[in-house]
Amino acid sequence: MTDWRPIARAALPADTVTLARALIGMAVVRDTPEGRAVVRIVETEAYPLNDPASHAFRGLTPRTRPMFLDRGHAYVYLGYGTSWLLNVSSEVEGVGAGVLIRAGEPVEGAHLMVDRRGGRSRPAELTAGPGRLCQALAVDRSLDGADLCAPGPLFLATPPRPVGEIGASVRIGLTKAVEQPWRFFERDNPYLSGSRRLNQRL
DNA sequence: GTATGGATGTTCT
DNA sequence: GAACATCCATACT
Repeated sequence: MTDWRPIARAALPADTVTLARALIGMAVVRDTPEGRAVVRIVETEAYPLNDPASHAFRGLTPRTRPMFLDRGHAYVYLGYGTSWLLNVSSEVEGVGAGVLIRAGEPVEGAHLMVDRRGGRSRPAELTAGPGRLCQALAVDRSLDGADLCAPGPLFLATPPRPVGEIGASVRIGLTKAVEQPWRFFERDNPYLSGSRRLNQRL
């Protein structure tokens, strides 16, 4: 059992694309009454300032308020009416931007994640994909706005082991700004979402 | 292995 | 009323 501790906010880069890259390899610690579940982040996407695909592009709304918090806060929203998606706010307070956590590698409490995923236990089905990851970690709207740099039900921690080579590709599932290479991933990690082709690029 | 289409509900126009 | 940072089952090669 690792003694997970929240990462210092000062240790998070105050730039969205840089943060998206820096989050690869970091741990997400999720505590519930059932126990602790931990994943190692293996895939992210940056939604920086002035990005037409960002929810914050058209300014602050009730939904996107957490994106305007100081870096290291959770922005959780419902995508396509079916899946929760977890983001980490980036930049300084007042600037709307964030990083989507797209996939993780189970590190601790894998049995909890299997249960929450309806018994599915194959790697590609457990935490590969932003909706699947949130389901596995029991992340929902109740965690919207949570501080990920402080003790609590959900927080970030430093990488549990050395981070491998990081690749980049275009972002997945977008209808706007589809050309920017703002998706980052740990190369050759079996817990990635996305096609083989995307994961081999660049 | 890849491709396609439906379910779904919240948000904003 | 349209859009949507997804998932899953099904159908195919």
